[in-house]
Amino acid sequence: MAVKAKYANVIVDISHEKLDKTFQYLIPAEMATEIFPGVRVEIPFGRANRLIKGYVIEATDESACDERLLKQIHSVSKDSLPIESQLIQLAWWIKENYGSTMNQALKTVIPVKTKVRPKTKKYIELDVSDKEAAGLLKIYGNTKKFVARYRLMEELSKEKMLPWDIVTDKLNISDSTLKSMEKSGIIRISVETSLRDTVHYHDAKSDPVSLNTEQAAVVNRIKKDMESGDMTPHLIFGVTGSGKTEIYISLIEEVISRGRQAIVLIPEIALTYQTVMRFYKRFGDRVSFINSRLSQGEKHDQFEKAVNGDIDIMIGPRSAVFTPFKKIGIIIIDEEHESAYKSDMVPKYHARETAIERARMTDALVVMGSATPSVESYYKASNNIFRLSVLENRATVNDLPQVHLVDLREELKNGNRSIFSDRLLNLMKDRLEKNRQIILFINRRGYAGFVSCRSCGEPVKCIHCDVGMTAHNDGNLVCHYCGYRIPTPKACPECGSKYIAAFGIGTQKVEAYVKKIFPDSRVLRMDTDTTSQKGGHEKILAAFANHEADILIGTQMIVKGHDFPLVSLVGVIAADLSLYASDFRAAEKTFQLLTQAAGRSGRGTDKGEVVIQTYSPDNYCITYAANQDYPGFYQQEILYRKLSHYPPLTGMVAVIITSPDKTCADNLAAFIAALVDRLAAGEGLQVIGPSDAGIAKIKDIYRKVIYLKHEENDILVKIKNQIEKEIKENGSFGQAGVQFDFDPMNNY
DNA sequence: AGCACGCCGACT
DNA sequence: GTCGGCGTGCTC
Repeated sequence: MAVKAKYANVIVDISHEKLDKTFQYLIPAEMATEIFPGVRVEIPFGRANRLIKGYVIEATDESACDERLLKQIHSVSKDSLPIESQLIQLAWWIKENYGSTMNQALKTVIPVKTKVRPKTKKYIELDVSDKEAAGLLKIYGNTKKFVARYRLMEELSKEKMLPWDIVTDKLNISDSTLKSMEKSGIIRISVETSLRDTVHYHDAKSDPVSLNTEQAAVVNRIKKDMESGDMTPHLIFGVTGSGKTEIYISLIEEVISRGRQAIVLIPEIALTYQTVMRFYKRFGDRVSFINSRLSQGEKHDQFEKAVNGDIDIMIGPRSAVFTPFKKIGIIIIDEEHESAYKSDMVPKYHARETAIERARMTDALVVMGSATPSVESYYKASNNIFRLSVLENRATVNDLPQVHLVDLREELKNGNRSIFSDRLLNLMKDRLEKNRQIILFINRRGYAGFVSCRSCGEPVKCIHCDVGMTAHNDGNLVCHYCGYRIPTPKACPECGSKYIAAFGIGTQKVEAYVKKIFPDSRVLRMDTDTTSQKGGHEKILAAFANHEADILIGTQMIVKGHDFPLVSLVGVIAADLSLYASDFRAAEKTFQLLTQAAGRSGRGTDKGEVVIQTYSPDNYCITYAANQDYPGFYQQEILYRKLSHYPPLTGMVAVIITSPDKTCADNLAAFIAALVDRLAAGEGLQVIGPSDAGIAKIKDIYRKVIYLKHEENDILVKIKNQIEKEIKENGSFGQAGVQFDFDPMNNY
């Protein structure tokens, strides 16, 4: 990081919109090693060169303007690391590792201030007797010279003390006027250190959490690590219902008792009323929540509470990782594997990695939890980069549900062409008779355009990339990683069957089917149609929880984090729809979804059952999901990643080229491809593409993509910097732009 | 935010 | 002509 650079871009430490930009300064040679993003400096500013404080945003060799205009940095402030400094440093790290401009990174990390609220409030009051004031008012009124003073005196005679901002803004009195009046002793400007609101905090209400032996062991282990100063990130692998939340709360209590703060990251979809209340009951007003529906201003207000020390715990989705606590002790990441932790906007940061970096900066601990850890994290845990704790038992009475695997090819052979297997139908009938609830889960993740054989279940895969190919409407199948293209086959390449097609099952179709077979059942359907209105999700889930329906039909969103005690049957309509999506994470995502879906069954007193219908019952990810065997799945999956050179064993970055003009996009893609080829010589770099993105045109913007893979992620970061640099120097690609996505979670 | 610049009214 | 109030614009 300490690269010797000539110039420093500095953001001035004045909370005013007009100054919300960077100023460039020369770095004196003797300071060169001390200047890096986040450092607080004193700089000469303005015509009078008065010394003010600012933060270095970036050290660079590019001069923004004529060098003769630049001034030198006066000195480096060595005072304790303020929170701004920390966040700027984090923004720089994000910019560097995920690819974005420093501005984009800063905007991501520090939410814009909507109102400029001065930290201390200034007031103006009369410094002369009422009689003198009346005299002055008369004098001012007699001449056109004192218009501003007259305005002020008039107001001051009515109200003896006025807030500074109202006087300057609304009364339009300039500061030079106020200053000269103060000098001649007519008014006094007082700085009131803001009267802290007299908030009375609720004390923690519920009893301390009670932990079972398994939970207590994990808590003790982590506490021991904390005490010995070992801040290696910790992964808790615990089956659904094993009680991870109690562990989190217990650890947070410990951290808070040491005077430090806690951030809890939870996927938005799992941030339900129940979850919120568990934390609220324990920590009362010391805990605060954010969600993505909050406006920038509201979020800023929440963050302000954190800065002021009004709260100790912040709970929220990925952006909560930027909560400006002064001394973070722990960052908890629940459902660590969730793809929602990866931002889909530039900078495409991953909250998990960002949390680890932030924790490293402040000597805090990261604790992650999941029933189906991401392959990345489990890989790290297996290689001692993370610590691993395992929770093997459900904290509640029940055992894991019994899972039945149904081979849909057999059903087809036996003449059952419906979407329900005999087994699922029988179990549904049984549950309806017993007045229990049923969830039908349709796995549609990334199914679009996926082509497979209904006889043998084999998908059509790219011969170069070993991922499923996608149907385009020109009648071809295309691989989204390399652009390889073949005409859609008429018969299955594996078994010759002509039952080969792109297909998908919609929620409506399933609903109609259920209604036909069980006309008396009450059915709720959850998809984009039924949840589009605000709060639609919650309404449907609440209705189902109230037993207002017997059957809930839906996609991903119904399988995450909800407890329905009366559900003792989960049916997965077609488990493999997501399996061969053109995505190297397809197996991982499918395993996670199936495991989560299965985990919904039997959370009450009844023993749960799960029916997984599939065309590929031999696929490892489906068999391991049916056995609820994550370690087994992981062993297979990591082998595949190793052989095919995919993350986490190989660093991977998607370079996305966008342009409203197709030729510009093509030119830029070709330019980058040539550049990368040159850089790749002897570097062990794998280049795939350029090819058209899966959706080659969105809103009239053409998109092309190049994938780069290298064992060392740092090399990819360097190549990213090189690409950015050379594009800037070349500068002849019109409106074409480039984005980077490291360890992409989505297809392009 | 806070400073200097420069316009314009008022007074010598 | 000079002094000084007061709005404006700029700050690497």
